[in-house]
Amino acid sequence: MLAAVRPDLRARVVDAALDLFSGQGYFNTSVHEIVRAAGVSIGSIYHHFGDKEGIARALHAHLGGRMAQMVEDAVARHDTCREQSRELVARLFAMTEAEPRTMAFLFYARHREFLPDEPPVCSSRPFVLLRELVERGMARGEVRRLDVLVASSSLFGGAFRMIASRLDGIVPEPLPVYLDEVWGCGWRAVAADIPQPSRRRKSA
Amino acid sequence: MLAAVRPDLRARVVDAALDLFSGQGYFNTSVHEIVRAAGVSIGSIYHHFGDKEGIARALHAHLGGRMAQMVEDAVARHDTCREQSRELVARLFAMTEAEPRTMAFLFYARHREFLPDEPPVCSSRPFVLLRELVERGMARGEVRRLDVLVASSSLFGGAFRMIASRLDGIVPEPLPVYLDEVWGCGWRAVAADIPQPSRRRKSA
DNA sequence: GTCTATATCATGATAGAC
DNA sequence: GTCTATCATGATATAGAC
Repeated sequence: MLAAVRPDLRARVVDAALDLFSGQGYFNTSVHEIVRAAGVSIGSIYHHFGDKEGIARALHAHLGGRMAQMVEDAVARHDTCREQSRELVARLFAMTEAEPRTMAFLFYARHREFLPDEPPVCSSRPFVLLRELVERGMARGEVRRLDVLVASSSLFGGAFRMIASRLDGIVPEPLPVYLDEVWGCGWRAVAADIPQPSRRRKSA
Repeated sequence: MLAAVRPDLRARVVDAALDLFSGQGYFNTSVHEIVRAAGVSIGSIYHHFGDKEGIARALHAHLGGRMAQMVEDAVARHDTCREQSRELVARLFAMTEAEPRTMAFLFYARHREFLPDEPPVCSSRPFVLLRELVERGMARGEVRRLDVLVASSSLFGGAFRMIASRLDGIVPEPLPVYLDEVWGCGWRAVAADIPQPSRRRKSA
């Protein structure tokens, strides 16, 4: 019974691929390395995935789906743009610590180089959700009237840079330590009503 | 005289490499393609650069040097963090329009995957200059007391995201159109003294 | 469905003439 | 220093037994 069906085979391959791709890059990883890491035969891989790109496609779809789900959950949990954006940054930070490989693959890899048919990252579902979140915030009057791209870039750009820096080993502490400061900065950037912490009055 | 010295040979190779690497990625570009695009022989390339990585190293050093120079110029031209950061974003935006290939290669490529010995981008000279700029701003009292990484990420993160989005074709207008809004958001995020455009007084 | 063994071929790199 | 012709490696992908 050596040739029995292994229902977890696809999962094992995809998981090994995530490890290798996020660690050393797609092009520096050979299919034979994935074979070794996943403990399956190369024949099975090509049977299930068709070609090397197919592995990356399956991985990309899997992680992209999870990320979109996470964003939707976070948004659905609150009513205001302020709370939604904070929850989102908190989850992204937590996810970076819990699954750095996942975040590295999603945020960091140049998918266009090995998945030419995939739309650019910024057109993907999670990014669209971010822009919609910001648009609703503007409609509610929470967020200043700005170009939507500018507003979403400004609200989340700092957090994204912190994630990238953390993955690069530049940031010493776990990201949640910086949550208040980072989200606070992003929110001040776009909020219509600015919190006034320690502002000394100058004239009026 | 066919074997004469061609002083521009290195430049032609590096320029062709920039085109190809930023267009389709380092790993999707063969040395033979560079040969064709640059109009030189493969022998000359290996004579001058040693190996394929050598081409990328030369390109990286060249563009990194130019970028560092540009940052230093922009900073030297002003005294306050406010002006320095605005000038910097303005130049980065202009550079993105004038030389998108350069910006794509510097900001966007995963150098670690093909230049394993190069330090991470965020440790490179230009990024260090950004952090120093922010630190001086804090010392002068222009910038709120924040973690330096958080502050520089928040001040420039929005601009970086706009550059990435523009290179991805998401942003319709040339970046300088958005300069005021983008820099304004970044500055509000970290400024100690917040400009109060249309804030209706609530209580005191 | 899973496996081993093999085919094919493009790539990075070299040799050596001029 | 520049070139052409060639090599050698290792990658993706396939064939076919079980």
